[in-house]
Amino acid sequence: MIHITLPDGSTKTFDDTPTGVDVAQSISEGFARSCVAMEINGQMRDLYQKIPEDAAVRLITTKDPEALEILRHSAAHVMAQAVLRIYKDAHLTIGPVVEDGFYYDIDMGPLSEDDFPKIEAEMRKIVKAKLPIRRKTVSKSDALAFYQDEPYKLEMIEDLPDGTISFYEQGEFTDLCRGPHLPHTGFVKAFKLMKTSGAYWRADQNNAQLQRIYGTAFFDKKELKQHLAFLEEARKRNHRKLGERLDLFSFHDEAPGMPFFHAKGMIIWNTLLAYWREAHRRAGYVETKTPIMLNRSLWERSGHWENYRENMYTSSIDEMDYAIKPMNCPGGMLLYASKPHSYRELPLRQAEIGLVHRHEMSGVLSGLFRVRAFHQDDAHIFMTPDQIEGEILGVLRLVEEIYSTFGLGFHLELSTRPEKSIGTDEQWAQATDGLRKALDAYGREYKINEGDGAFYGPKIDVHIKDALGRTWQCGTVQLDMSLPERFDLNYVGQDNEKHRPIMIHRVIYGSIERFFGILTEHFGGKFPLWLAPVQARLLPINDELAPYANEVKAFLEAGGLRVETDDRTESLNRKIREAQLEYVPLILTIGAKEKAAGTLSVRTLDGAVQYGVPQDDFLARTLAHIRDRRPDLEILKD
RNA sequence: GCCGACGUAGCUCAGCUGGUAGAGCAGCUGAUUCGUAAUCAGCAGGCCAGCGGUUCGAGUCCGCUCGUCGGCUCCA
Repeated sequence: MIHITLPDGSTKTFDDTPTGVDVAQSISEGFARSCVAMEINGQMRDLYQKIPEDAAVRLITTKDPEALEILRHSAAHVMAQAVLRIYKDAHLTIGPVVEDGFYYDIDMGPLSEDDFPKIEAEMRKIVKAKLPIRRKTVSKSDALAFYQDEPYKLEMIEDLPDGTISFYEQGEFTDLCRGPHLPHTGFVKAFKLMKTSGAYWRADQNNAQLQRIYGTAFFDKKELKQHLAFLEEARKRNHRKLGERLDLFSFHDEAPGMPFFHAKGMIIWNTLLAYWREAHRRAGYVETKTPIMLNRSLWERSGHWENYRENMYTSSIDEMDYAIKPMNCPGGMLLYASKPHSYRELPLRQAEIGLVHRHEMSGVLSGLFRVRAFHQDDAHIFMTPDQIEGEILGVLRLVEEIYSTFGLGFHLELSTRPEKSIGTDEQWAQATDGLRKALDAYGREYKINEGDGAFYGPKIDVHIKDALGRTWQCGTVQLDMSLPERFDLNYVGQDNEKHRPIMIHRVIYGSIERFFGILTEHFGGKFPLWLAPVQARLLPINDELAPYANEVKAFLEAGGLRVETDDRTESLNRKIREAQLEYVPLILTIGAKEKAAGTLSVRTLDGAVQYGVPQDDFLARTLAHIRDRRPDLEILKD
């Protein structure tokens, strides 16, 4: 007799060892059909596995979040099966589930997206056949024998611990896999192959290049459709497109990966920096600036010449080697070391909007997200060991203040000591402890990435979440135990002895270029009033009213608004349409009525119009919205 | 750097199996003076990314280079 306890506390009793299917069917046939897997005492299992003893069982239905991963894993198998049917000499490697779907890396000839329809058609056949997916376990030696012609699988099995190894079978297809999987292939109804790319076996460039095929899958077609609609929305918000349409920035073949910012883009840029400077001044930072090009000896001292040289632009002048800085820190170290420091000066918060160049590989460039020349909103904070916690906390509070201004949520991740690292155990313990204490004091939950820190110190990464729910790592706080040593930094303590300061690097926007791109997509090009390059556009209804419109413009400009007059001889409808498409937040039409009454009719981007708004009132409200740097576009609503 | 896709007017794109480049929008000129998302007409605009090859003939086919995009990789 086997007693099964269900999540609601009820128990079912079985004479024989039941499978998950039996348990599900004991509840109802309909329910059983929606089950895809089960959790036995917290362990994910296939529905068809036997339950040998009394256990707590939770049946996983298509509605459970865990089910999606299982589905996608099985979808990867269905795809692999289809590929093997079409490409007889293909060799499978690995096929995991990823955030939005799955992929499978396959050793085969080059593939293009034009090949997808026939693979998808084959997949549909497999789905339609509702092939049962069954687990079997074999010994390691049998597994090796089974895969004698599959070098990648052999390598994977070699790495597995001795003992039984599980395989999954569906029809003629068998794959090495931990599982769990769906009961049958019929669940994989809503899937789509998304893209292909090259990928290296074990992510190593020296290994064979494989074909990676990405796909996604959902339990029902509606969800798949929603997902595709989301991708479409993201595509529409693409900052490269918006940047061109809104005349913000451009790229040119003459300087790949190095953006040109246009007049309107620079207004946003300068506004972002003005805000940044204001917030940093309040937080007790000083601003500094160091050169872009520095002598080789500096980079040898910092270690970059040895470790980062392939990414640096170098030049030879007067028989001396120079490098354009890929990071600001070495310059910042020189600045600190340029005079003696007392403990009384610490913490010293030394900020710098630094222009850095990194020679990224040509294939990775991507709009403003991945460039070769960019500005970091860098800061180096020098402090005593007992200031670590307070300073980190200060950075986290500043991070929160700045991101929330843009309506961006965020979460934190702490990365600890990696295998390859410098410094003593004590130093790492002290440094990591400092970060952890600051995080705990800050009070938000954070994720820990063990062993993911830089070799020179632990770090906290800040991941922001944009309006589409996508996350981006922007801010980072890194404790550096290497550079103060290499540059022999010190301060004189209360004891009149020299001490080594603790130093952190931190950025909040990260790369200003990248942050600009993220904001463009976050707002979908509809920048909030305080950032909008043109805050208001005046549209005189006819040519006679143009002089008056320019008077109003002068009035609003004197108040501090960025205003344009569209006094072209064009129809009002056209002017409105164009202003809307340029995402000018406030579209002000001026007709005889407005002139007579000293009012404005105000159209906002949602298309709503408020007539008869007194000019003073309009100016006061927009200025208040700007002053508060509100991220919304509800400008004249309270 | 690697795999795949792509590169035609400022922008979006058409150009069939090779026969000497086309549209819409933007621009310019003129007319229209307009009340909340495109007024009308005319004109101009291209070394078809670059270089080389095949061919009587190349935007179309082939090779190389550059750039862009999606991935891989890297990220002191």
